[in-house]
Amino acid sequence: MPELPEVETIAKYLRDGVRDQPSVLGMKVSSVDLLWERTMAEPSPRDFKQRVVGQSVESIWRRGKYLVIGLSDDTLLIHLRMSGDLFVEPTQSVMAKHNRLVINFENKWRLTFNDSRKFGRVWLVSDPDTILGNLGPEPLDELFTVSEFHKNLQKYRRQLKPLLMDQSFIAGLGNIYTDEALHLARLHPLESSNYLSIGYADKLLNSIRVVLTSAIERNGTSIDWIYKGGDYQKYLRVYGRTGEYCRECSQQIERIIVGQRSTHLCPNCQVRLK
DNA sequence: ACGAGCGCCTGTCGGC
DNA sequence: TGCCGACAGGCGCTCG
Repeated sequence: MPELPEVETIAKYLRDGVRDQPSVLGMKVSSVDLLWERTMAEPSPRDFKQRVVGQSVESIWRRGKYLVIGLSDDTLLIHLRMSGDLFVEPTQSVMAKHNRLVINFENKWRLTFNDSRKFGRVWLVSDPDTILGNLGPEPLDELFTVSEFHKNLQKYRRQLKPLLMDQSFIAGLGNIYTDEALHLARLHPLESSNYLSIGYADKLLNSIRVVLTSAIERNGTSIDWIYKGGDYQKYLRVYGRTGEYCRECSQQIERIIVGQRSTHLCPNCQVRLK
């Protein structure tokens, strides 16, 4: 499911609370229930339980698609992969189907990790860099410049779509927002990265930023039954719009497969450079 | 170096 | 109604 805007929204929700739900900042872990062992990437389930109990939540932020929860001594990293979601709820509420990890706090609230497809992973580490260290730059980081982006594009001869989805190249883009950014930049998903001039690199980075920022403002995209809360799906340019008409030129949106992933584009707006 | 294929999982949807 | 294949916001691993 979630890409950068959805994870950002969830981080905000955990940090600030919403409606009747409090922020989890300051909450102290009293116990944990690991209901699907493979959800715990590191350490072992036994060590995890031993270490996490008694620690308090001190900070919450996002890096790429990872949720980064700073505890008293360790860092809890959560990656939601395709179907993961997080909920703050009273400890006595009914357990939903597909809950994989439940973190109970002393004050009768709990943080629940729900993940029907079981792809999501959780780490408890003393040094988050061991997991986050391979991530590429944050697209919304103002210190990340066009010239650096252009230089990185020149380093490879790779199709733009898989390259942008490579988390070590740039962090946070997934299938939806890559298609959206490429359409806004009027670049073909199969274009070779080293063909991009500085001008096109500028256009592409700006498009990535516009798409991500707009999606964050809309609290992300809600398509299936999975992630709920955002409404950026109303503004999608190409993703999931196969056969519908391009909002720019009225051509029909096409769907091709790139890197085993559905890829949506307007054949009129997004032409190969050459 | 780069792309294709596959595995990991469960759920939904459309076609017959 | 039931069955079956296609498909799904991700990523790590092989194999050429």
